[in-house]
Amino acid sequence: MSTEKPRSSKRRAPPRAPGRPTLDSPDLRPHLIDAALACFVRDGIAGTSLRGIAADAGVTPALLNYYFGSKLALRDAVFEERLMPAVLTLRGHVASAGDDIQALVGSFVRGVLGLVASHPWFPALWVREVLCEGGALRELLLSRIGPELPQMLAARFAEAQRRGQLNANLDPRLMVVSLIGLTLFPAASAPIWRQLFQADLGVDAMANHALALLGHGLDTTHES
Amino acid sequence: MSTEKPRSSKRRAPPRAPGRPTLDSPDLRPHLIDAALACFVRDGIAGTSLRGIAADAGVTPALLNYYFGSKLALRDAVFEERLMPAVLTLRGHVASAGDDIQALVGSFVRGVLGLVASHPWFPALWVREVLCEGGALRELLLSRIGPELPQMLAARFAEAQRRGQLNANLDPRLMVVSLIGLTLFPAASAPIWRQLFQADLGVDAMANHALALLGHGLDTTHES
DNA sequence: CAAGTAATTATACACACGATTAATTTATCC
DNA sequence: GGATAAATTAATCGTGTGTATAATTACTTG
Repeated sequence: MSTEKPRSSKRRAPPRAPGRPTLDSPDLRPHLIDAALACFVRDGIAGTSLRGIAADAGVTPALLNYYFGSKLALRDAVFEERLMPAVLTLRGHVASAGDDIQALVGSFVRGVLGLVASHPWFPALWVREVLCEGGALRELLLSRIGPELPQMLAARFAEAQRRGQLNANLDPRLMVVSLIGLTLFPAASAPIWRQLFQADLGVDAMANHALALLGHGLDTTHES
Repeated sequence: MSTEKPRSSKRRAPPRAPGRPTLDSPDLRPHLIDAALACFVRDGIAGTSLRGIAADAGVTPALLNYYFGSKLALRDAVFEERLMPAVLTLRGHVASAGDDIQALVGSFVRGVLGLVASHPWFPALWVREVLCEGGALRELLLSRIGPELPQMLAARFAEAQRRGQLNANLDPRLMVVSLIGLTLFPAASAPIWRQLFQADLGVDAMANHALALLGHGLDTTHES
């Protein structure tokens, strides 16, 4: 849409002359990726222009094409070098949880909300580019950790149910959905509730609430 | 992004000559709004061009400006005449629920999933244009039903908690978030799980699962 | 039946976008 | 120290976008 403001947050730096920089200048690549990530999070990948990233990074758009070749390749670099490391630490955190179903759930809940605490940009990017249909990162993410982590969780829930350690009215696959719906979704929608309730429902409160709800539901008979 | 295909799903209709149509032709306005809604759902509001809507509707883009004046006004019309009626029926459904907290929760869960069943486009549009930061419908929706429905729910949960009818470890406001995270969110993410689990987790299964989880959590001691 | 209004297409404008190429400056190598 | 490669900006191209205006046809009213 032509009605979106290009909000240039950077102060007008004195425009640089062309030519290779001197040796003391640092490697621009991570700086460019960080600028791209910030823009992607703020405006979405489709809504971000190379000109906007370049302005935020203090370079010209042509430099982005010099480093990455195309906008698509820049997106891939951001995915590989920023998003994947974040989700891989979550996978490691969950994979090292014990056999007990309560431990597994607790590990997932705290793992997700720890990820959110250390990478505050994650929920918004995940919603826009993975959850949204046609999101620019859905296929990439699903093809990388998609088939692995969720099915491992669903399998563990199904096994616990077979052993009589899990409420038989639950669907093991929907348990995976519920875990995300009680952790990543609240984190992603936090701005809405902050505006609606005029209060900041923190990450720790989310974890406690989710664990209480997963523990015994609305029931009052098992309070700690 | 310029790499998106404009996927013209309509068959090439014989191009019409200019001029006012004859009397037997029906009112185009609802047809235009439906075409716009379909495009907004498929590609997002920012990602939809007036040319795309016009092509799907079998008219020229100038006609859209004749009927609505601008893309922004068209968005408002779609919101007012398609989205609002849907959420208003949900509000009515929930408002007529009894005092019992279980009845309230059941009414909300079935209300949301009934809304999803009758308006399958709702979850995707809600994610993209309300949940996403900068979404084109967030402010509109929050200013219309925002302050009313969620705070009424949170107040009812807080009151039930005061009467000892609700697990004291839960946060009444996060209960509202959890309800949406267990209903609208699973519906919105259904395409992901369909692809991941190679199975269609239907709306009824979602309702049963959510009610079971809300009832007693993972616990096995209270099975029906 | 003439004048005016309503509904539609055709054309065009100014702008933003992604990408390409040329120019320019610095570093590196023989 | 001259040639070549690397890293940067400047300028440009083709395309898609929202919107405005003009042209065209049909209905309505006197």
